[in-house]
Amino acid sequence: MATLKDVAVLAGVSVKTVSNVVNGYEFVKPENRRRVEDALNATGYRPNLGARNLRRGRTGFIALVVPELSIPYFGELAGGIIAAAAEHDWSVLIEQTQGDRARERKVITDLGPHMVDGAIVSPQAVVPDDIATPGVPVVLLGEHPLPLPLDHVGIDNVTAARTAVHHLIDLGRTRIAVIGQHPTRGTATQRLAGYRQAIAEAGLTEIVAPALRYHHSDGALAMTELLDRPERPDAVFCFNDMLALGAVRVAHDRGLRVPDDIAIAGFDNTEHSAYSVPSLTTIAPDKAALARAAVDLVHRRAIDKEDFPPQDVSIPFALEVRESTTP
Amino acid sequence: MATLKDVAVLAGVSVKTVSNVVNGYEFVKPENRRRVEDALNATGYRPNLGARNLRRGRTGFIALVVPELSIPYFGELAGGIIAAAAEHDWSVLIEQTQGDRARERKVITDLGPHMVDGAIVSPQAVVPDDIATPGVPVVLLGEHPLPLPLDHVGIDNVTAARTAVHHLIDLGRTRIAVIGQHPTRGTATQRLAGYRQAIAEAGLTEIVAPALRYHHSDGALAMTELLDRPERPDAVFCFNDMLALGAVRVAHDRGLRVPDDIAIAGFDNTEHSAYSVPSLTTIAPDKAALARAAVDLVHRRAIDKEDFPPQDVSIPFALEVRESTTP
DNA sequence: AAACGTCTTTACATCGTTGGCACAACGTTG
DNA sequence: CAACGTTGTGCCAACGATGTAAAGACGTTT
Repeated sequence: MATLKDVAVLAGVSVKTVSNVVNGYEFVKPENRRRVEDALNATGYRPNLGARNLRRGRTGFIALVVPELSIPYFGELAGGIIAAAAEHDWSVLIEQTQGDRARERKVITDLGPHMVDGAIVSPQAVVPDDIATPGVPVVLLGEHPLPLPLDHVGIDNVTAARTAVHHLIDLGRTRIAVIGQHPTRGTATQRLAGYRQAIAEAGLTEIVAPALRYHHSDGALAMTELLDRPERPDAVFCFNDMLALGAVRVAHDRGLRVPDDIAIAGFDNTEHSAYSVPSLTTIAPDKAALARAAVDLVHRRAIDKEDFPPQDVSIPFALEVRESTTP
Repeated sequence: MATLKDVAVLAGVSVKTVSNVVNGYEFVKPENRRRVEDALNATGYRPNLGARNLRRGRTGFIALVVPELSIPYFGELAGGIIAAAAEHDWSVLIEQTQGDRARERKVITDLGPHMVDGAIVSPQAVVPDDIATPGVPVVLLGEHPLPLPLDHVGIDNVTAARTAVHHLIDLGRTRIAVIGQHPTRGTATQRLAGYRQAIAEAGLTEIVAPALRYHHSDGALAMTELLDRPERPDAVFCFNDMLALGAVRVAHDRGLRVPDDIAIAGFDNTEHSAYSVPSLTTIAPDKAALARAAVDLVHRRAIDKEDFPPQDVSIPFALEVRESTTP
């Protein structure tokens, strides 16, 4: 692979002149510029990014830390982040934590300032101590362990959950259950709070089912348990779409009609939710805006070296009403 | 951020000795080792990977190039690759091409040998010329532009498609359509070939519908068009699960029962297919094996510097029979 | 023609790390 | 006690790029 030196020898100029051409420096004699460009083409020169970044003090990478890429929400999110990062000439390095606190912590620590210019983290179980001094700008997504002086981008989970549950209440449902309670996930806590507010406001009683991970099978399990209770719920709000679709599936297997016998709503508006049978009512965060906001924040801190107090950016969301709650 | 030099000063030894400790060199006086380790802890030293890799000639990254991470199949695949790469101390850099040939080409060219140690590419539209001399080991997934001397890992798409279609034939269906024909996607070509073989073997007539991208909406569109034809199909084989679920949705909207009126099968066995209503019969490639095989091949070439003729690794698959084809 | 200012190019140091090698320290051996 | 092998350590160069600053080229002004 050709280096600057090779090109310089071929063009008969110094290494620095080649570097100047490559970097678009203005004052290069046209004659030399041409010869250098010819040599660049002839050798097929590509800058060694490692060396360049070593010198420049930036790496050209940002890290995206998510629990699991196989969860469609995170796949869609990652896609948006990669696209937004590309506009800043950043490549995205993705790490998976499986929602495990130890791994979240390790990844964040190892990120050191040498590997990436910044990081976007979708935390599930980290506690403030874990992210104490990351060394590079870190933006948190979705959840925000409160006492932490880090930027945060997300939707208002409490309000979103309340909105969804109010929608179910407006349908006239009275036994409204929730699926997704979780001991450590921050978003779960917030969504549960929103659910509780709405239920309290309507004077109903809470029906809470936990979920360990947030896959279909967890939703199915929780739904089975709910339907086995003496007082069957007539509506269920799930903390993500996969839980909801797992629940729909179980309702269907039990011979219950959705939404007539039981209305079901999800969260995230993943692509499947619009095409499932029945299609799924869900909270739709503006994922593109989320990705852009997160990348921009990292960029301002990491590259523009701006210094400003920790931001808390709230991204708009919408309630997408579909068949699973429309009798 | 602490460097080797800082640690060396603190420990009162030379930079090289610290380097030796960090790299587990055997012959270091216990006394010095202890002091260095203390200094390492005190400073919270992290190696500068850029510098290390510049020196060592490897980067610690591999690239994964996929069309879109928001497609669940690629999300699941990426998850597997990241996990497999982690076992070789590799981080994974993901680039999206949107299935666009120019971008596939650009990404592969820019990968240069400086940014990544190797690449795993899931091509959609590249032609052999584009990947002529990648400079780093490249493993192709799924599709293999034939005259190319590159490693390839994938399932036997022709046989898989034939298997799926035979399954539909065994159900007694006679008007079996296919959704997903595409002018440039290699896997589409192969799956279509498998479909054609099966149809020919059974003496039936081909019913072919194209798809531009492979999202739900494309499946829905194609299905609508198929159902508008005078002779309605009684079975449809789709080139991925999203197409199939889009098709299921349209069938449902038309008041057709799946599978009684029309059987539908997909491809990829993404997590949703097991929980949709009806659950989806699909071809299930062993994704974990696929990821492992691809990463191992890159590793053998990039790190072990093995030299061997281009491999063509065939990964097993299974036909997952579910409700959408079980009356 | 000397002095000056503007362009243009180059030599050199540097980023943080590791390989190669020389040398120092040490205990063994003849 | 000289020669030796084994350990342990440090110096230097190098990876490929870029910032600095100084030197060279050239035309213009006095």
